Amino acid sequence: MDGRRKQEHCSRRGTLVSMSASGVRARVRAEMTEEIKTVARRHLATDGANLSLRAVARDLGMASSAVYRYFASRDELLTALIIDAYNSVGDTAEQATARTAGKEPLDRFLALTSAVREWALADPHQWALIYGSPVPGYQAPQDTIGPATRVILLIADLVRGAYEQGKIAEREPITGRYAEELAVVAAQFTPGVPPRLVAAALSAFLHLGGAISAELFGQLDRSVDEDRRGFFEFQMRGAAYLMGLV
Amino acid sequence: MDGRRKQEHCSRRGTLVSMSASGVRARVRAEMTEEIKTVARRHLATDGANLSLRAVARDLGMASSAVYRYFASRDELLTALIIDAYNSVGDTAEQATARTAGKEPLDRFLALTSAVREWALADPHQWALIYGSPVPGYQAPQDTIGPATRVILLIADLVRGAYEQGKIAEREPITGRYAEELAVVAAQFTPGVPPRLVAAALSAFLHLGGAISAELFGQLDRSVDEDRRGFFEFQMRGAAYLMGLV
DNA sequence: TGTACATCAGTGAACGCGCGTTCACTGATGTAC
DNA sequence: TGTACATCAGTGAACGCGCGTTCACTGATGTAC
Repeated sequence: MDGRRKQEHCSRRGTLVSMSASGVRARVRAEMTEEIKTVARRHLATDGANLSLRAVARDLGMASSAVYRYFASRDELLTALIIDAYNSVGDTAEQATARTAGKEPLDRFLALTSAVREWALADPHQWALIYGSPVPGYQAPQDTIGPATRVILLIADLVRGAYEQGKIAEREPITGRYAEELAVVAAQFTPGVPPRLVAAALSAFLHLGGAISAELFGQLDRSVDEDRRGFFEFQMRGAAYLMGLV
Repeated sequence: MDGRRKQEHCSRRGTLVSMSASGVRARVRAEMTEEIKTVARRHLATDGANLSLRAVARDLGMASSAVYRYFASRDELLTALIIDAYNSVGDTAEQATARTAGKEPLDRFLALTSAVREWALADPHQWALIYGSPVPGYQAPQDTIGPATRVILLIADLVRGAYEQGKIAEREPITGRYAEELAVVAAQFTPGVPPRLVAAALSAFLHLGGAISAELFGQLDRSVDEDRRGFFEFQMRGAAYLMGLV
């Protein structure tokens, strides 16, 4: 096992002979970091959030203490996985909106939400890691906030574009303290968009999360088993309607 | 500690002297079972789903092996907690609809969803237990299915009542395989209700779940911090609108 | 180009801990006569 | 009412396991002269 591992290292280095020496070290280090995260992601499937550093190290054929050269603690590894997951779903959503540039806002919204759903279906445990129950004892550091907001910001952006093109149907304005709070947030991220629309966008995002979690966590079992895609789209059309996307 | 525990048992028995002997045993047993579950529920807060039998026993001042007189395994204790949680939120929702009998369906729906939200806020860990990510390695037995469906059935019932009184606004009918699947389910639980309405009711339920989980799991932090109740009601009004509740 | 030194990835043993579950047992309580 | 037996809650030790983290170490690789 150790042998296999070391061989891999050697051959990896062999192919990079032409790089500057320090460059190689940095690169091997980066690759090893990725590899640890990849194996750790695999372990999410069985262990959920009680991810075990030792189990990961075992799978990599290395001593558990070696992992500490790459991550200062289990929590730091978890944080890396969480940030990666947010960015992965963020990228996916971003690509879906990029692919549908120029199309009708409703179609773009459906493409975005459907892409997020498929991302979640492809890797339920990464979804659970970021949108499921919080890991007991784990405190998310500041660095997770940015990546965590990518999807909702994409939705807000899409809606802002539609609004600026006059493609949003009239809806009753909202009042109340939550409207004010959302107006403050909107001023920062999507200036010019009325609170009503921001509220509906956030609502759509939460509905999206609820629909996907329900599907993944088994709440649809024995009621919608065949055409979950269709039911999901139905739901997202409803959310889109409430935003005024036509 | 053991002393304290035994004293409790004795005094408990003392007060029940008049009961038939076997009745006392059964009752003490039931009380102890409740007590174990109560302490276990408290532990959900810190340990989440990796609930520890030994920790529970420690808190009760008894040997960890003693818990096995009441639950055959950790999983069985978990199952009991899950069923209790489903029934607790089911009772809460039921009371809310009972309290609003005779009022407008929309108001009853808002009362029901708001009651569920408040239940979740009062005990986030019970919510996470039943609607959060599944416990790794835990397979929910059949007995959880019934209690798990109570809230959605209440919503469906409410909607059926409104429909039969002609208080549901017209909405476009739906087609597709998911509509057929839902028609089958509806035939069993809410006969006579059109699939469109069943779909909207289920959608509303998933939106409800998404909205509550988001609030509990920190997704609203730094955007809606003061008036979460107002924002929640806004969302549920949207869901009600899509059902045709007026 | 060759050599001395610094860096750093990885090792393996250890610490101290907690876990679920089993098992032979004790002793109090309940039951049958 | 009193006694012999059965029931059963609870004990405490043990099994076998896994965990996160630390630490002194080895030996290969990179750096500076």
